[in-house]
Amino acid sequence: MPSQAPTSAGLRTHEALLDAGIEVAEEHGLTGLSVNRVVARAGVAKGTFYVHFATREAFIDALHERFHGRVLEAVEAATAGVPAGAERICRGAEAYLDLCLADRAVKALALEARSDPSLSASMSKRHERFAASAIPSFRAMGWPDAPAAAQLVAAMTAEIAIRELEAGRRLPAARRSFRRFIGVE
Amino acid sequence: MPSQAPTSAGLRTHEALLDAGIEVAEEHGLTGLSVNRVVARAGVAKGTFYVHFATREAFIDALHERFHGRVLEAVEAATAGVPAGAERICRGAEAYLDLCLADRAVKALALEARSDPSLSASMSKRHERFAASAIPSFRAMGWPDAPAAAQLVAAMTAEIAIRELEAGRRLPAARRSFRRFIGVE
DNA sequence: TGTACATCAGTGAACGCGCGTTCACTGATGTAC
DNA sequence: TGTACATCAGTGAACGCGCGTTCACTGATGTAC
Repeated sequence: MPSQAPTSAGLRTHEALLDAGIEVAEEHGLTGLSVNRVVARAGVAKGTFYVHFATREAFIDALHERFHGRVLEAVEAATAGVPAGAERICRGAEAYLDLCLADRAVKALALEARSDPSLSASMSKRHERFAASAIPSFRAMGWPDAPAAAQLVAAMTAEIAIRELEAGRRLPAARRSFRRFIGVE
Repeated sequence: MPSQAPTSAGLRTHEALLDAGIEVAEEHGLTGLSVNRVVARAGVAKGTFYVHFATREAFIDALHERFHGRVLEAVEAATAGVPAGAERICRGAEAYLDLCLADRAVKALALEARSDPSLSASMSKRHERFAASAIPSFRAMGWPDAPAAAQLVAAMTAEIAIRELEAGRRLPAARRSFRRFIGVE
Protein backbone atom coordinates (compact mmCIF):
# COMPACT_ATOMS: atom_id res chain seq x y z
CA MET A 1 0.00 0.00 0.00
CA PRO A 2 1.56 3.33 -1.04
CA SER A 3 2.09 5.47 2.03
CA GLN A 4 1.25 8.86 0.43
CA ALA A 5 -2.18 7.82 -0.88
CA PRO A 6 -5.09 7.63 1.56
CA THR A 7 -5.77 4.12 2.77
CA SER A 8 -9.00 2.47 1.75
CA ALA A 9 -10.17 2.89 5.36
CA GLY A 10 -9.35 6.58 5.08
CA LEU A 11 -11.34 6.84 1.88
CA ARG A 12 -14.27 5.13 3.52
CA THR A 13 -14.33 7.63 6.36
CA HIS A 14 -14.01 10.49 3.89
CA GLU A 15 -17.06 9.25 1.98
CA ALA A 16 -18.93 8.53 5.21
CA LEU A 17 -18.49 12.17 6.24
CA LEU A 18 -19.80 13.41 2.90
CA ASP A 19 -22.75 11.02 3.05
CA ALA A 20 -23.51 12.19 6.58
CA GLY A 21 -23.25 15.78 5.35
CA ILE A 22 -25.94 15.14 2.75
CA GLU A 23 -28.24 13.60 5.34
CA VAL A 24 -27.76 16.51 7.73
CA ALA A 25 -28.27 19.02 4.94
CA GLU A 26 -31.52 17.34 3.96
CA GLU A 27 -32.75 17.54 7.51
CA HIS A 28 -31.45 20.87 8.78
CA GLY A 29 -30.57 22.89 5.72
CA LEU A 30 -27.26 24.56 5.07
CA THR A 31 -27.39 26.72 8.19
CA GLY A 32 -27.93 23.66 10.33
CA LEU A 33 -25.08 21.77 8.68
CA SER A 34 -22.67 21.84 11.60
CA VAL A 35 -19.51 19.84 12.16
CA ASN A 36 -21.04 18.49 15.35
CA ARG A 37 -24.02 17.06 13.53
CA VAL A 38 -21.96 15.64 10.70
CA VAL A 39 -19.56 13.73 12.93
CA ALA A 40 -22.44 12.51 15.11
CA ARG A 41 -24.22 11.23 12.03
CA ALA A 42 -21.08 9.66 10.61
CA GLY A 43 -20.22 8.09 13.95
CA VAL A 44 -16.67 9.45 14.15
CA ALA A 45 -14.85 11.75 16.56
CA LYS A 46 -14.88 15.46 15.98
CA GLY A 47 -11.17 15.53 15.37
CA THR A 48 -11.56 13.04 12.53
CA PHE A 49 -13.48 15.65 10.58
CA TYR A 50 -10.38 17.82 10.47
CA VAL A 51 -8.24 14.93 9.31
CA HIS A 52 -10.28 15.00 6.09
CA PHE A 53 -11.38 18.61 5.65
CA ALA A 54 -9.54 21.80 6.49
CA THR A 55 -12.64 23.76 7.52
CA ARG A 56 -16.41 23.50 7.58
CA GLU A 57 -16.49 25.65 4.46
CA ALA A 58 -14.18 23.32 2.56
CA PHE A 59 -16.45 20.46 3.54
CA ILE A 60 -19.53 22.20 2.16
CA ASP A 61 -17.62 23.00 -0.99
CA ALA A 62 -16.73 19.33 -1.39
CA LEU A 63 -20.38 18.38 -0.93
CA HIS A 64 -21.38 20.92 -3.54
CA GLU A 65 -18.79 19.68 -5.97
CA ARG A 66 -19.91 16.10 -5.62
CA PHE A 67 -23.53 17.09 -6.13
CA HIS A 68 -22.82 19.23 -9.16
CA GLY A 69 -20.80 16.50 -10.74
CA ARG A 70 -23.80 14.23 -10.63
CA VAL A 71 -26.03 16.95 -12.04
CA LEU A 72 -23.77 17.62 -15.00
CA GLU A 73 -23.46 13.91 -15.67
CA ALA A 74 -27.23 13.42 -15.74
CA VAL A 75 -27.82 16.47 -17.89
CA GLU A 76 -25.14 15.49 -20.37
CA ALA A 77 -26.54 11.99 -20.61
CA ALA A 78 -30.03 13.36 -21.25
CA THR A 79 -28.96 15.83 -23.91
CA ALA A 80 -26.35 13.75 -25.76
CA GLY A 81 -27.09 13.83 -29.43
CA VAL A 82 -29.96 16.29 -29.10
CA PRO A 83 -29.27 19.28 -31.38
CA ALA A 84 -29.04 22.77 -29.87
CA GLY A 85 -32.48 24.33 -29.54
CA ALA A 86 -35.57 24.48 -27.38
CA GLU A 87 -35.92 20.73 -27.21
CA ARG A 88 -32.39 20.35 -25.85
CA ILE A 89 -33.04 22.94 -23.15
CA CYS A 90 -36.15 21.10 -22.01
CA ARG A 91 -34.42 17.74 -21.99
CA GLY A 92 -31.65 19.12 -19.80
CA ALA A 93 -34.05 20.84 -17.44
CA GLU A 94 -36.17 17.74 -16.99
CA ALA A 95 -33.12 15.60 -16.30
CA TYR A 96 -32.10 18.12 -13.65
CA LEU A 97 -35.56 18.14 -12.10
CA ASP A 98 -35.81 14.38 -11.94
CA LEU A 99 -32.41 14.17 -10.31
CA CYS A 100 -33.37 16.80 -7.75
CA LEU A 101 -36.50 14.90 -6.83
CA ALA A 102 -34.34 11.88 -6.05
CA ASP A 103 -31.84 13.87 -3.98
CA ARG A 104 -33.42 15.82 -1.19
CA ALA A 105 -30.18 17.55 -0.24
CA VAL A 106 -30.35 19.60 -3.40
CA LYS A 107 -32.39 22.26 -1.69
CA ALA A 108 -29.62 22.98 0.78
CA LEU A 109 -26.79 22.58 -1.68
CA ALA A 110 -27.99 24.12 -4.90
CA LEU A 111 -30.54 26.62 -3.65
CA GLU A 112 -29.52 27.84 -0.20
CA ALA A 113 -25.92 27.85 -1.26
CA ARG A 114 -26.60 30.45 -3.91
CA SER A 115 -27.85 33.09 -1.53
CA ASP A 116 -25.47 32.73 1.38
CA PRO A 117 -22.79 35.38 0.95
CA SER A 118 -20.42 33.66 3.38
CA LEU A 119 -19.96 30.69 1.08
CA SER A 120 -17.12 30.23 -1.35
CA ALA A 121 -17.06 31.62 -4.85
CA SER A 122 -16.35 28.21 -6.31
CA MET A 123 -19.94 27.22 -5.64
CA SER A 124 -21.39 30.03 -7.68
CA LYS A 125 -18.90 29.27 -10.43
CA ARG A 126 -20.29 25.77 -10.66
CA HIS A 127 -23.77 27.23 -10.92
CA GLU A 128 -22.69 29.55 -13.72
CA ARG A 129 -21.17 26.65 -15.56
CA PHE A 130 -24.42 24.75 -15.29
CA ALA A 131 -26.48 27.73 -16.45
CA ALA A 132 -24.14 28.34 -19.36
CA SER A 133 -24.90 24.96 -20.86
CA ALA A 134 -28.11 26.39 -22.31
CA ILE A 135 -26.38 29.22 -24.17
CA PRO A 136 -25.72 27.39 -27.46
CA SER A 137 -29.37 26.41 -27.67
CA PHE A 138 -30.53 30.00 -27.30
CA ARG A 139 -28.02 31.09 -29.93
CA ALA A 140 -29.37 28.42 -32.26
CA MET A 141 -32.85 29.76 -31.60
CA GLY A 142 -31.69 33.22 -32.61
CA TRP A 143 -32.06 34.91 -29.24
CA PRO A 144 -30.04 38.13 -29.03
CA ASP A 145 -29.12 37.76 -25.32
CA ALA A 146 -28.38 34.07 -25.02
CA PRO A 147 -26.29 34.21 -21.81
CA ALA A 148 -28.94 36.20 -19.95
CA ALA A 149 -31.68 33.92 -21.23
CA ALA A 150 -29.71 30.89 -20.06
CA GLN A 151 -29.46 32.39 -16.56
CA LEU A 152 -33.22 32.87 -16.43
CA VAL A 153 -33.74 29.30 -17.51
CA ALA A 154 -31.54 28.15 -14.64
CA ALA A 155 -33.58 30.30 -12.26
CA MET A 156 -36.86 28.85 -13.47
CA THR A 157 -35.51 25.33 -13.26
CA ALA A 158 -34.33 25.92 -9.70
CA GLU A 159 -37.74 27.31 -8.79
CA ILE A 160 -39.51 24.23 -10.12
CA ALA A 161 -37.01 22.03 -8.29
CA ILE A 162 -37.88 23.70 -4.98
CA ARG A 163 -41.61 23.37 -5.57
CA GLU A 164 -41.32 19.76 -6.61
CA LEU A 165 -39.21 18.95 -3.59
CA GLU A 166 -41.76 20.53 -1.31
CA ALA A 167 -44.58 18.70 -3.08
CA GLY A 168 -42.60 15.47 -3.15
CA ARG A 169 -43.60 14.80 -6.76
CA ARG A 170 -43.36 16.18 -10.29
CA LEU A 171 -45.48 19.26 -10.93
CA PRO A 172 -46.67 18.97 -14.52
CA ALA A 173 -48.25 22.42 -14.56
CA ALA A 174 -44.93 24.01 -13.67
CA ARG A 175 -43.10 21.99 -16.29
CA ARG A 176 -45.72 22.85 -18.91
CA SER A 177 -45.38 26.54 -18.12
CA PHE A 178 -41.62 26.24 -18.37
CA ARG A 179 -41.85 24.69 -21.82
CA ARG A 180 -44.22 27.40 -22.90
CA PHE A 181 -41.80 30.11 -21.78
CA ILE A 182 -39.07 28.42 -23.79
CA GLY A 183 -41.37 28.30 -26.77
CA VAL A 184 -41.64 24.53 -27.16
CA GLU A 185 -44.57 23.01 -29.14
CA MET B 1 -50.07 61.10 25.79
CA PRO B 2 -52.09 57.87 26.13
CA SER B 3 -50.28 55.44 28.41
CA GLN B 4 -51.12 52.23 26.50
CA ALA B 5 -49.78 53.41 23.15
CA PRO B 6 -46.02 53.44 22.59
CA THR B 7 -44.48 56.81 23.18
CA SER B 8 -43.01 58.69 20.26
CA ALA B 9 -39.59 57.96 21.75
CA GLY B 10 -40.50 54.30 21.81
CA LEU B 11 -41.57 54.42 18.18
CA ARG B 12 -38.33 56.09 17.26
CA THR B 13 -36.30 53.30 18.85
CA HIS B 14 -38.48 50.70 17.17
CA GLU B 15 -37.80 52.23 13.77
CA ALA B 16 -34.13 52.69 14.59
CA LEU B 17 -33.83 48.97 15.25
CA LEU B 18 -35.51 48.11 11.95
CA ASP B 19 -33.30 50.58 10.09
CA ALA B 20 -30.24 49.10 11.74
CA GLY B 21 -31.50 45.65 10.78
CA ILE B 22 -31.59 46.65 7.14
CA GLU B 23 -28.07 48.00 7.28
CA VAL B 24 -26.76 44.86 8.95
CA ALA B 25 -28.61 42.64 6.48
CA GLU B 26 -27.07 44.55 3.58
CA GLU B 27 -23.63 44.06 4.99
CA HIS B 28 -23.71 40.56 6.49
CA GLY B 29 -26.68 38.81 4.94
CA LEU B 30 -29.45 37.08 6.77
CA THR B 31 -27.14 34.63 8.54
CA GLY B 32 -25.06 37.49 9.87
CA LEU B 33 -28.08 39.42 11.06
CA SER B 34 -27.52 38.96 14.78
CA VAL B 35 -29.12 40.77 17.68
CA ASN B 36 -25.66 41.86 18.79
CA ARG B 37 -24.96 43.57 15.50
CA VAL B 38 -28.36 45.20 15.28
CA VAL B 39 -28.20 46.79 18.74
CA ALA B 40 -24.62 47.86 18.16
CA ARG B 41 -25.66 49.54 14.91
CA ALA B 42 -28.73 51.12 16.46
CA GLY B 43 -26.74 52.32 19.46
CA VAL B 44 -29.01 50.81 22.11
CA ALA B 45 -28.55 48.22 24.82
CA LYS B 46 -29.15 44.57 24.07
CA GLY B 47 -32.10 44.43 26.43
CA THR B 48 -33.81 47.19 24.48
CA PHE B 49 -34.10 44.86 21.52
CA TYR B 50 -36.37 42.60 23.54
CA VAL B 51 -38.51 45.51 24.64
CA HIS B 52 -39.55 45.84 21.01
CA PHE B 53 -39.31 42.34 19.55
CA ALA B 54 -40.10 39.01 21.16
CA THR B 55 -37.35 37.08 19.37
CA ARG B 56 -34.79 37.47 16.61
CA GLU B 57 -37.14 35.64 14.29
CA ALA B 58 -39.98 38.06 14.98
CA PHE B 59 -37.61 40.90 14.19
CA ILE B 60 -36.66 39.42 10.84
CA ASP B 61 -40.31 38.85 10.10
CA ALA B 62 -41.04 42.51 10.84
CA LEU B 63 -38.20 43.56 8.52
CA HIS B 64 -39.58 41.32 5.81
CA GLU B 65 -43.08 42.67 6.25
CA ARG B 66 -41.90 46.27 5.99
CA PHE B 67 -39.90 45.48 2.87
CA HIS B 68 -42.72 43.62 1.18
CA GLY B 69 -45.15 46.40 1.92
CA ARG B 70 -42.94 48.77 -0.01
CA VAL B 71 -42.62 46.31 -2.88
CA LEU B 72 -46.37 45.84 -3.23
CA GLU B 73 -46.90 49.57 -3.07
CA ALA B 74 -44.41 50.24 -5.86
CA VAL B 75 -45.75 47.44 -8.03
CA GLU B 76 -49.34 48.54 -7.59
CA ALA B 77 -48.43 52.10 -8.43
CA ALA B 78 -46.63 50.97 -11.59
CA THR B 79 -49.44 48.73 -12.79
CA ALA B 80 -52.45 50.86 -11.85
CA GLY B 81 -54.71 51.19 -14.86
CA VAL B 82 -52.66 48.82 -17.01
CA PRO B 83 -54.95 46.04 -18.29
CA ALA B 84 -54.14 42.42 -17.47
CA GLY B 85 -51.67 40.99 -19.96
CA ALA B 86 -47.99 40.75 -20.85
CA GLU B 87 -47.48 44.49 -20.63
CA ARG B 88 -48.81 44.56 -17.06
CA ILE B 89 -46.47 41.76 -16.02
CA CYS B 90 -43.46 43.62 -17.40
CA ARG B 91 -44.45 46.88 -15.76
CA GLY B 92 -44.74 45.16 -12.38
CA ALA B 93 -41.45 43.32 -12.79
CA GLU B 94 -39.57 46.46 -13.77
CA ALA B 95 -40.99 48.38 -10.82
CA TYR B 96 -39.81 45.57 -8.57
CA LEU B 97 -36.36 45.54 -10.10
CA ASP B 98 -35.90 49.28 -9.81
CA LEU B 99 -36.94 49.17 -6.18
CA CYS B 100 -34.51 46.35 -5.46
CA LEU B 101 -31.66 48.28 -7.00
CA ALA B 102 -32.39 51.09 -4.57
CA ASP B 103 -32.60 48.81 -1.54
CA ARG B 104 -29.58 46.66 -1.08
CA ALA B 105 -31.10 44.71 1.80
CA VAL B 106 -33.43 42.99 -0.64
CA LYS B 107 -30.92 40.25 -1.28
CA ALA B 108 -30.98 39.16 2.35
CA LEU B 109 -34.68 39.70 2.86
CA ALA B 110 -36.33 38.56 -0.33
CA LEU B 111 -33.80 36.05 -1.61
CA GLU B 112 -31.99 34.45 1.29
CA ALA B 113 -35.19 34.38 3.28
CA ARG B 114 -36.80 32.10 0.74
CA SER B 115 -34.33 29.28 1.14
CA ASP B 116 -33.75 29.25 4.89
CA PRO B 117 -35.99 26.54 6.32
CA SER B 118 -35.68 27.90 9.85
CA LEU B 119 -37.55 31.07 8.97
CA SER B 120 -41.20 31.65 9.52
CA ALA B 121 -43.93 30.62 7.12
CA SER B 122 -45.34 34.13 7.00
CA MET B 123 -42.39 35.20 4.87
CA SER B 124 -43.09 32.64 2.19
CA LYS B 125 -46.76 33.58 2.30
CA ARG B 126 -45.82 37.14 1.42
CA HIS B 127 -43.75 35.86 -1.46
CA GLU B 128 -46.67 33.78 -2.74
CA ARG B 129 -48.93 36.78 -2.55
CA PHE B 130 -46.46 38.77 -4.59
CA ALA B 131 -46.08 36.04 -7.19
CA ALA B 132 -49.84 35.61 -7.43
CA SER B 133 -50.29 39.15 -8.66
CA ALA B 134 -49.29 38.02 -12.15
CA ILE B 135 -51.95 35.31 -12.36
CA PRO B 136 -54.77 37.44 -13.87
CA SER B 137 -52.44 38.59 -16.61
CA PHE B 138 -51.55 35.04 -17.59
CA ARG B 139 -55.22 34.11 -17.57
CA ALA B 140 -55.95 37.04 -19.83
CA MET B 141 -53.20 35.80 -22.13
CA GLY B 142 -54.88 32.42 -22.31
CA TRP B 143 -52.20 30.42 -20.49
CA PRO B 144 -53.54 27.12 -19.17
CA ASP B 145 -51.36 27.06 -16.02
CA ALA B 146 -51.46 30.67 -14.89
CA PRO B 147 -50.46 30.12 -11.23
CA ALA B 148 -47.40 28.06 -12.18
CA ALA B 149 -46.42 30.60 -14.83
CA ALA B 150 -46.72 33.40 -12.27
CA GLN B 151 -44.36 31.55 -9.94
CA LEU B 152 -41.79 31.22 -12.70
CA VAL B 153 -42.09 34.91 -13.45
CA ALA B 154 -41.35 35.65 -9.80
CA ALA B 155 -38.33 33.38 -9.96
CA MET B 156 -36.98 35.10 -13.06
CA THR B 157 -37.55 38.51 -11.56
CA ALA B 158 -35.73 37.51 -8.39
CA GLU B 159 -32.84 36.19 -10.46
CA ILE B 160 -32.52 39.45 -12.34
CA ALA B 161 -32.72 41.35 -9.05
CA ILE B 162 -29.75 39.40 -7.67
CA ARG B 163 -27.70 39.95 -10.79
CA GLU B 164 -28.50 43.64 -10.93
CA LEU B 165 -27.61 44.04 -7.26
CA GLU B 166 -24.29 42.35 -7.84
CA ALA B 167 -23.65 44.48 -10.90
CA GLY B 168 -24.90 47.62 -9.14
CA ARG B 169 -26.89 48.68 -12.22
CA ARG B 170 -29.71 47.64 -14.51
CA LEU B 171 -28.91 44.73 -16.81
CA PRO B 172 -30.78 45.45 -20.04
CA ALA B 173 -29.90 42.09 -21.61
CA ALA B 174 -31.51 40.27 -18.70
CA ARG B 175 -34.61 42.47 -18.86
CA ARG B 176 -34.86 41.98 -22.62
CA SER B 177 -34.66 38.21 -22.23
CA PHE B 178 -37.34 38.37 -19.56
CA ARG B 179 -39.69 40.27 -21.87
CA ARG B 180 -39.03 37.79 -24.63
CA PHE B 181 -39.93 34.88 -22.35
CA ILE B 182 -43.17 36.63 -21.47
CA GLY B 183 -43.85 37.18 -25.16
CA VAL B 184 -43.78 40.98 -25.21
CA GLU B 185 -43.18 42.87 -28.47
C1' DT C 1 -48.15 73.85 43.83
C1' DG C 2 -46.13 69.74 45.93
C1' DT C 3 -45.94 64.86 46.82
C1' DA C 4 -46.69 59.98 45.99
C1' DC C 5 -47.37 56.70 42.76
C1' DA C 6 -47.76 54.16 38.18
C1' DT C 7 -46.04 53.37 33.77
C1' DC C 8 -42.80 51.83 30.66
C1' DA C 9 -38.74 52.30 27.49
C1' DG C 10 -34.27 51.48 28.34
C1' DT C 11 -30.08 49.19 30.60
C1' DG C 12 -26.24 45.89 30.82
C1' DA C 13 -24.42 42.08 33.32
C1' DA C 14 -25.12 37.35 33.34
C1' DC C 15 -26.98 32.79 31.72
C1' DG C 16 -26.28 28.47 29.09
C1' DC C 17 -25.42 26.77 24.60
C1' DG C 18 -23.57 25.14 20.37
C1' DC C 19 -20.29 26.45 17.38
C1' DG C 20 -15.55 25.76 14.67
C1' DT C 21 -11.09 24.59 15.61
C1' DT C 22 -6.84 22.71 17.99
C1' DC C 23 -3.70 19.39 19.80
C1' DA C 24 -1.32 15.91 22.37
C1' DC C 25 -2.10 11.42 22.11
C1' DT C 26 -3.43 6.33 20.54
C1' DG C 27 -3.08 2.33 17.93
C1' DA C 28 -3.08 -0.17 13.80
C1' DT C 29 -0.37 -1.03 9.75
C1' DG C 30 3.59 -1.19 6.74
C1' DT C 31 8.72 -0.98 6.25
C1' DA C 32 13.79 -1.67 7.21
C1' DC C 33 17.20 -4.38 8.70
C1' DT D 1 11.52 -14.42 12.26
C1' DG D 2 11.95 -10.57 15.45
C1' DT D 3 12.59 -5.80 16.60
C1' DA D 4 12.63 -0.85 15.96
C1' DC D 5 10.77 2.71 13.62
C1' DA D 6 7.70 5.63 10.54
C1' DT D 7 3.28 6.71 8.99
C1' DC D 8 -1.14 8.35 9.48
C1' DA D 9 -6.25 7.93 10.35
C1' DG D 10 -8.58 8.44 14.31
C1' DT D 11 -9.62 10.29 19.15
C1' DG D 12 -11.89 13.35 22.50
C1' DA D 13 -11.08 16.83 25.86
C1' DA D 14 -10.43 21.54 25.83
C1' DC D 15 -10.21 26.32 23.85
C1' DG D 16 -12.43 30.81 23.04
C1' DC D 17 -16.26 32.93 20.89
C1' DG D 18 -20.59 34.88 19.62
C1' DC D 19 -25.03 33.72 19.94
C1' DG D 20 -30.19 34.49 21.74
C1' DT D 21 -32.42 35.39 25.81
C1' DT D 22 -33.38 36.84 30.71
C1' DC D 23 -33.97 39.86 34.55
C1' DA D 24 -33.49 42.97 38.36
C1' DC D 25 -32.94 47.48 38.04
C1' DT D 26 -32.98 52.75 36.49
C1' DG D 27 -34.90 56.99 35.37
C1' DA D 28 -37.84 59.92 32.86
C1' DT D 29 -42.58 61.10 32.23
C1' DG D 30 -47.46 61.47 33.17
C1' DT D 31 -51.29 61.13 36.61
C1' DA D 32 -53.94 61.60 41.08
C1' DC D 33 -54.94 64.04 44.83
